Amino acid sequence: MEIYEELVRRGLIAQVTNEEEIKKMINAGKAKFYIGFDCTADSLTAGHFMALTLMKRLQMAGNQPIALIGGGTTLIGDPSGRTDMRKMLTRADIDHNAECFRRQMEKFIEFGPDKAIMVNNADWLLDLNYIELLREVGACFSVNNMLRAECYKQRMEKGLTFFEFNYMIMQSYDFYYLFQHYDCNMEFGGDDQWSNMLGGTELIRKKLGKDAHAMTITLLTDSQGKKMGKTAGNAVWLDPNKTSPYDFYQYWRNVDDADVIKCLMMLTFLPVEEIEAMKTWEGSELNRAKEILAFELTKMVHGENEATRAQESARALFGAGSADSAPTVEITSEDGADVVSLLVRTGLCSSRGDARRNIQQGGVTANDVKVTDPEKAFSEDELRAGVLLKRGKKNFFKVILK
RNA sequence: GGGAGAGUUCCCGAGUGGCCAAAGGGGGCAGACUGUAAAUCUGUUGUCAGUGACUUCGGUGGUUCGAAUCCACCCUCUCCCA
Repeated sequence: MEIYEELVRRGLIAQVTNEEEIKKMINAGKAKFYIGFDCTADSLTAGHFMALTLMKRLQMAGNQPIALIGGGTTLIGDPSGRTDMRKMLTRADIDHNAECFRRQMEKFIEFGPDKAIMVNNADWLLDLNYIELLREVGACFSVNNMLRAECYKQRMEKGLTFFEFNYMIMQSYDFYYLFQHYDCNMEFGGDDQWSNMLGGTELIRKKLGKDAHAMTITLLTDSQGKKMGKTAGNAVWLDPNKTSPYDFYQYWRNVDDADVIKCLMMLTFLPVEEIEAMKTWEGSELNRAKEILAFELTKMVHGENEATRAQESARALFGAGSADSAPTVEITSEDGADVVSLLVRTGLCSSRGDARRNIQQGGVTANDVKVTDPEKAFSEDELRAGVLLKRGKKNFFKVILK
């Protein structure tokens, strides 16, 4: 199966500027494409992960990826699809984030001569001269058209500053720059980037009279239409210090039935046929598919060892067996020996009141025995041996007194 | 620059002097049911404490026995006119 067809079958392609051209180009391994990443946080998220896998898929088909770190554009912040302005970040924050991104990306994509390359748009955006830019690039943009762009729709109601309005121009300029200096002929991005990306191809056509292409990746949304890769508003991070491999595994283990196949298709490298075979699985059988999904993704992000560990912890916790691999928290005698204190200490509960509440509602167990008394305390011997504290069915920590 | 209006707890949104830690919805959390799913139902959702204390309603001062609610100034945002 050729790469383009595979992308289609996996449901990864949302919009393209010229299907025939693009198909020919990427199937032949002739594309030199870029994907931009704005470094608004110090770790990539599950959302970025799909873009990384796409890079890899295309790279495996002989195309050359350019990972663009948005050191410059992040100073502005993309207003696409947002209802409010992003928090302004300082140069130092952005540089730090860019560095974190670089390190994480290197785990997935092979960089080097004739391999993937990494660039930072701070290198050319920061030196732009305002008047020159207006004359050179600004003249090519129609404000009328820009205002019509879907991505500003929400902001037209709430208010959009001139500052942010310029984001599209910066992104377009990136493509224009990469086209000239790196022979980059294609841009990929999330479907919410479509307007910004078209800005780039238009600019290249107007300035250079040449064709450049753009293709968007389907946004990974759940059956309710919400973006995936978030829990309660918090991102699922790729950095193990921000989202532990266990939590990462659990996130995917718990996806909705309706979303498993889609996730397998869009995120994993399992053969399409294999995944299609899973479509026939029904009911609780789908749990197997979820386990495969969780394992595959955790393996890619955190390595096979971590994936195996996460899987074993999960199986132990939900099935029979010991929870030796449970995450452990070491405490000292100063942390207290009562349940409430320990629940707060481990982070299982956000406050003492929260801890009491959970106990009252029957949601807390210690060594698999339900705790009913909020005043319950453990003996030193018990704590030295280790106490397995659970809040609800899925949150647990082993507490050991040092 | 002129005029009108708004800022409430995680979010949306009631609340116009004490009965307000603040309605309602969403979201979150826990329980029941299950398949570590969804849907549904129940409870819960500021902090600390055995029911009482403390902190909260854009900011700072003020009026009052008492303010989210009144006054002054400030900040931010939206809308209309230029």
